[in-house]
Formats: sequence, structure tokens, C-alpha cells
Amino acid sequence: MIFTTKAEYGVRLLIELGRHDAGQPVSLKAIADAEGLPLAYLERIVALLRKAGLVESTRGAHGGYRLARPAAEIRMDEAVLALEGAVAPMTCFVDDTEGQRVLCSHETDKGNGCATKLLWTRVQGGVVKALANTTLSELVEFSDRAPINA
Amino acid sequence: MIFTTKAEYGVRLLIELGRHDAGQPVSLKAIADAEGLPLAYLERIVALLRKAGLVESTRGAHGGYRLARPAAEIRMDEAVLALEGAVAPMTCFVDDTEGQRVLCSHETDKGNGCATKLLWTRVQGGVVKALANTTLSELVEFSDRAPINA
DNA sequence: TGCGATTCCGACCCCGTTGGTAGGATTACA
DNA sequence: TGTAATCCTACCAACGGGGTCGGAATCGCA
Repeated sequence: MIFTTKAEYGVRLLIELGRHDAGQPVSLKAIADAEGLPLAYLERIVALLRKAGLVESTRGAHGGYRLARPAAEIRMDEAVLALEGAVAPMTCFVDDTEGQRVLCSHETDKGNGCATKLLWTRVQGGVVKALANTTLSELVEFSDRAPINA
Repeated sequence: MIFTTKAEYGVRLLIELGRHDAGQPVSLKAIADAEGLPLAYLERIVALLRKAGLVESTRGAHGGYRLARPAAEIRMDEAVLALEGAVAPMTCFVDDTEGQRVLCSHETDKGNGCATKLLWTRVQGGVVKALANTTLSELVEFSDRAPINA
């Protein structure tokens, strides 16, 4: 599979924050209970989002987390990038987004370099585009009116 | 990362087959030497492609593998599907392509079902589209005129 | 008819990552 | 001062990925 539970739980967490008013923070415990996720594990996941500047925290009693920006301004490529690290289709795949170049560890091989990189580049493009075209507010709205049984 | 070395090696293998005349088979050893890949591991990978009907084999001396179809008619979504199994973004993600439905193991949760499934569905769509729009012959051509140092 | 080249197949193994826990330190409110 | 919460680091079990090994089965050929 492509993504791990970090992305799954992290996005669920963001959605849960998006369902509340941005004013006052929501405690992790409330989110863990609502989603049925392990609290200690969520702590580590939310730390990734905080380092990426997507959520803000308040410590102490009645503390918790809230979105650092309006949900409409949070694109999911940012979120997934923060949660999973680089979204690369292969281990040998390192793209430096600035220079349009795609490096590959097999590039030193005699012969045809990495023909597969053409394919993986396209795949990565598809993933990133799908993520970038989805905002958190979309997911929040979707979750609000999603029937339990479709 | 998204794909494992199975996809990487398997696609490289297909490309190598595509560079030869479809008439006479190419031995795995020749491919392993050309690409610098472990022979025993390639054996297991090519078995996946054979079961999927993408390559044919001839046993015995001077035997080997060849494409079952012209390279132009081999889409990479077939290849990657055969190599990696289902291309699902998450473990909880099971799509039955016929019915347009997307199932999710969290669906039984009280409350909002899986809002994330909207996101993962889009991602999967992006991946599959990128794969389906690429044929083996494209990659073969690309590898033929790819300069070693870009 | 026997030998080498090759595909086929299953068992096995090492190791990094994932998913998760434990325990504590720190901060804030009441 | 107690308690609720964030923070942080270390630890651990299980799983899957990547790879090897040994041996059949099968074919061309001398």
C-alpha cells in the first residue's frame, strides 16, 4: 500500500480539528476517543503536524490543539508530506522540485540509465496533483454529511 | 515510498525484453547481468508477470522469456498490478472496480464513516491514470535514447 | 542417453520499518 | 498544590521486503 497509518490517523485528526471552532483547542484525548485511536500514538503523529506548522498547541489543563490556518487553506499535499515524509514512488527516487531534475541511484549503471524514472515521475505527479487539489475543508464537509451506510 | 523493488525490477525486466526481438526468448541470466540484478530474485518476479499473462516462457537450454504481446499493447497498470498486487493507498482500502464502491474497514465506526476515503480514492485514481497512460513501448523508446548523464 | 542450460518452486533468513507502549518531564489552570 | 494536558525519548513486538539456497522439471544437443 502507499501510505501508512500515520497519514490515515493524521488526516482523521485534522478533520476532527476542522469540525470544531478554531478558537478553543481540542485535547488529543477527545480526538482519540472520538476516532477510536491510541492516544500515545496520536501524540507522536500530531507532533509532525505541529512541526510543519499545520496545527498549534496549548499546554496545560484545558489545553489541546487547533488548526493554525483556516481549513480551506490547508492543502492535503502539505499534510501528507508532513506525515509521511517525501512522497516518492521508489527508494531510488529523489526529486528536487526546484530544478526539474529527477535523480536515481541506478543512474550510474552502464547503458540506459533509469528508463523507469519516466514512469515513476508520472506516478508521483498523479499523486501530488490529487493531494494538492484537495483541501481540508472539503474533507470536513464530506465527513459532516457522510451517511454511515452508503 | 509507494512501490517496492518488485515493481522497479519487474518493469526493468519488461523493458529489457522489449528491447529484443519478440521472436526468440531472452534468458533471465542475460537480463540479470545487463541490469545488475540478483538472478534468483528475478526468477520470483518474472513468475508474477507470467501468471498475469504478460510474458511467456520457454524452458530448457536456449530458453528464456519473451513478451506475450507487442510492447505497445502492454499498459503499465497491468504490469504494476501484477507485480505489486492491488494498488491501494491504504490497508483499509478495498475498491471493487466493478461497482464503483469503496469499502473501508473503519466504516463501522459510529459517526462520520471514513472521510479520508474521499482523499485516498482521488490519490488512487491519480496513480492508476498515470500508469494506464503509459505503455511499455514508450519506456523502451525512452531507454533507447536516454543519455547516461543528463 | 546423458549433460548442461534454463525455467520452475518452495523453504528459509536477515533486517529495517511500522505500529504501539511506557514513563517521565514540563506547562498551565483552578 | 493538584490535575489535566502537552511534550519527549526510549523501548519493543510483529510484519513485510529483499534476498538466498537447494532442488526439481524440462528442453536442446552432442
